[in-house]
Amino acid sequence: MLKEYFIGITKEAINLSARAGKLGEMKDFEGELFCDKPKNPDFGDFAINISSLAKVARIAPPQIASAIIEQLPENDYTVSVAGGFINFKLGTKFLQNILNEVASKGENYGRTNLGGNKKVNIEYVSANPTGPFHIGHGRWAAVGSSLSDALKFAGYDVFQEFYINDAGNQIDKLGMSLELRVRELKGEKIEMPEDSYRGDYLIECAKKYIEENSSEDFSEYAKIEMLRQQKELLEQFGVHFDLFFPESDLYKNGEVETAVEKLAPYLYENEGATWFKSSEFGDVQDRVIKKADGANTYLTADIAYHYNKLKRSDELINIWGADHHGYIARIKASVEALGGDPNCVTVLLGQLVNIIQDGEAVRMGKRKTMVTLEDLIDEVGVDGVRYWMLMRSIDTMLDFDIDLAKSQSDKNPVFYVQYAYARCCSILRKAIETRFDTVDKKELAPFLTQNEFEAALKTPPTLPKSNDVDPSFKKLILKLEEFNEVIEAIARLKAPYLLCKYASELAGDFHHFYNYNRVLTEDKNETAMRICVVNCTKTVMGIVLKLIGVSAPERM
RNA sequence: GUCCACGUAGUUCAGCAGGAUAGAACGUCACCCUCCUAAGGUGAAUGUCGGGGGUUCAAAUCCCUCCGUGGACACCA
Repeated sequence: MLKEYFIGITKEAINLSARAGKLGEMKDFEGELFCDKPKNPDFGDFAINISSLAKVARIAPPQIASAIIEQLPENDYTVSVAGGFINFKLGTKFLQNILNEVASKGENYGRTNLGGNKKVNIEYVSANPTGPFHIGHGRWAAVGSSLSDALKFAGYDVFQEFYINDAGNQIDKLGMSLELRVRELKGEKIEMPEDSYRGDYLIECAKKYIEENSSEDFSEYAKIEMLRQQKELLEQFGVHFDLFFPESDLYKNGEVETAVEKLAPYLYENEGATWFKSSEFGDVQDRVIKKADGANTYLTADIAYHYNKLKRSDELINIWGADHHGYIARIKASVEALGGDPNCVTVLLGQLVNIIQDGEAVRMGKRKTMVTLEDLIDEVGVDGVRYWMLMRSIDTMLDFDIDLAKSQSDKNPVFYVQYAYARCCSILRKAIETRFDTVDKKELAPFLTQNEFEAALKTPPTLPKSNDVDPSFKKLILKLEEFNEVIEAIARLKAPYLLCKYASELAGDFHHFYNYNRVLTEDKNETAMRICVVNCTKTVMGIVLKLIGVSAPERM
């Protein structure tokens, strides 16, 4: 990465000048330097602020900066000092190297080994198999899926998992609800109780049950049917899990029992229930593991589940809704009590999704008719929903304006980035197409022959001198280079929304470039040079769109 | 009451491992297609970065406090 390069040579230069006694009282440099891209391009392409050295050196920042730049190695850049800033302006050699790298690495451009093959288990969605997904599940599906793909790209060994809560009493309720619907369809007059699942989807399920003349247990039948529908929708949404882990398996395999036994030193009885001393491990209070009626709580199986996951992973990531925030401490407590490292568990708490309808926020769950994820995808399309759900940091509440998504779907930000990709494709197509004279309709040779075209894609022709490079051209190339940083930042911050941010910036820089530089001209060398940049943009945008989980259309 | 997240332009948000004049999109206004897709670009207007303290050469960014919004505080899952 270029930032790292400039930090490296600057550190080296600091040490050289310090040893030469040019940096006042400073002897050895300790600490960190940060390299930024100045907002104002007149300053340069990269900048390092060395003001923090003034305290140790006890001389003014500009003086320090001037001493440092004398020790910088020769390369194709120019350096200037402004206050405490050392500004670097790149020559074309750097730009050329960037293009070479994108061209040679292709769809692997930006891939790193940062993760060192660390085994990361990422669990998300994990909805109850008691009904269709709602809009909120869509957010975790999009975020989890893109984060997984980005982490793979950053060199992690990622395993995506969906936990099926199929062992609690809500499954009994589901079965009871289905049974009532079946009896209703057979002509019986029934009343759906308060605590039953009253959504219409169970009527459909009941019809199927009757059609198939099934005699299966109602709970089992409904569960399998709901799960089948959920898996189908996830597939349609482009979300792929490596494993659907049923909670009931933990009981079948005796893993819940084993976990409880291992937890024994921290268990006690009170008022007929069994409690886990989670407060000893930082939780605000102790938690019930076995209720007075003898049944386990949801937590009990979840403890066993995390124990199971930890045995086969180096790190666990859970994506949960903000309403589960109180749950983190008890899970981490159990991990520690079972001898694991609670720091291996990262919980990403995502704020909930608000539905905006008729210009008003409707809190989820308070609606009379729930908007399902499936409905939303039908209305807006997979691309729109995935982009929209991923676009914002999970720390902020997401307002999903249904009317806006429906009525102004062409205003959807995903079009902006897809359009940039389509534009690239279009230019590349046109470069080798036969042309016709606009006046006399005579056939003209393509801008580039097939050979010239392929050569341009492989290696960029020599770029003009730095001063003659169009600013928008340079900015675009530097944005391509920035992709490396974006991948690194996503892995570090576990913030996949940065993909959307980058995609939109890259698209912006490309559209800007497009408006200032005619790509296809009679000047073959210039055409080849620009074709190369267009192709590199297409490559990088293609990678990003794939990670975001939306399509990369060649035409729009 | 305790815990978590958030509060930046009319609106939705970015920026927050402190740094050079606080950015984008949408909306408003004015421009740019004889030629590669105008689903695009350029320019203009709009800000007490919730209030108040503090740390620092430097604070939207870090700390404290107050206010506001959403969420969580089960022998539910």
